[in-house]
Amino acid sequence: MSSRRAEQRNRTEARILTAARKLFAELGYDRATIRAIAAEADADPGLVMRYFGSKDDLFARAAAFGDDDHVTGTPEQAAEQLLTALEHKLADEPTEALAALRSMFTHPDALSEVRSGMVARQRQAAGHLAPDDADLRAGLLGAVTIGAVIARHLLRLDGVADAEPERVTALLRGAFHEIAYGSIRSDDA
Amino acid sequence: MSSRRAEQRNRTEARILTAARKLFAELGYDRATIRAIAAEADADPGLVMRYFGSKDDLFARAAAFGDDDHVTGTPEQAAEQLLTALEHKLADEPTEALAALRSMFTHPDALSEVRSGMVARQRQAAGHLAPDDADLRAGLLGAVTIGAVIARHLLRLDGVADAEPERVTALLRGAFHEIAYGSIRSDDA
DNA sequence: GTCTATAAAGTGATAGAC
DNA sequence: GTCTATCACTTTATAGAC
Repeated sequence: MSSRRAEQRNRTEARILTAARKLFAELGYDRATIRAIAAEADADPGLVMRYFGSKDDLFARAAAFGDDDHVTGTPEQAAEQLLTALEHKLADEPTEALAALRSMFTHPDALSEVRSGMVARQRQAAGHLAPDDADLRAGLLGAVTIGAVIARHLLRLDGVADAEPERVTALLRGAFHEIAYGSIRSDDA
Repeated sequence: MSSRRAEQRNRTEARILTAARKLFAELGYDRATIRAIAAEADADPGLVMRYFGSKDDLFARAAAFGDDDHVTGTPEQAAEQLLTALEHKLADEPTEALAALRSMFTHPDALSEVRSGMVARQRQAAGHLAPDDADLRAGLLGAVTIGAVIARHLLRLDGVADAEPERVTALLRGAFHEIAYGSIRSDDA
């Protein structure tokens, strides 16, 4: 199954894939050209097409929004689980997810990837939040999560970009619990 | 100063500008081509260049992150002010801002526009929040705000996209106050 | 298996006719 | 002032030599 040639092919194929992930995450779908990816991987542009078929196929394999653990238990517990999931996303730089995130506003496939991933989590989480406006609560928890990830990894906002992940989640803990099962207050500052 | 010809020119120039805003907001910088913008405005592609100089110049005039009112007073009051600012952003579709937002991950100029606008607000707001970790608090309030706007207008998340703006802010009220001046809790769900 | 050469299409920008 | 024609360039994708 693995002659010397096949081995070599697998190695360059893997090199191309990580180069693609890196450039898609840094530049987005349109600006990360096949030529640039090939150069980053020290490979020939023709090989990229031969191995992956098309740029879209390559992107599909390089970008992924990834799955989260399902949330369980009470709204209090669900809030904590979503909080630690966020902490992981802040701690490391998930290149596959960043590739999808950076491209989602300009590439339809990337948008589908992110959107479908988010609504799936949303639906699953909604069952473990306060029953009034559960879907909106779940959507807002997703919005806060993606906002924090964007602010840190893509926008690199002062303060957020370099803070310890635990400090961020410590500051957001109250907010998550409020959204998950807090009462709805119209204006009683 | 305004002959009939000059009037006509101003009118098509304005038509081109609103067409540019629309397409930049819908497609992003790269995919909104000058030809498509001209077609949308029922004008000639050459005119677009003649009136605005270059695509970059056109984008600079079409996309803007906009200014918010300065926040004032106590942290409680600041939280309320930021909340009503968010409510406005949810209520209408600010095409200029959406053009900048959609392009910020793939076009350097758009990123600068958004980033500089956000850090300016952040710095201004930080002075009116709880003094411990004020900059991080301000950054997170910005992250939550941009996350909500993205979820509603760009991602069109279920629940968030069609909810009444007041319901969204009512649900986020507790979260904003927690982030603005809540105590830092490490894990006492 | 790998790479060269090129095709086919689309882009921003420009020169010049009307 | 407006529009036609085109330049110069870049992109993905393909055909075929080595």
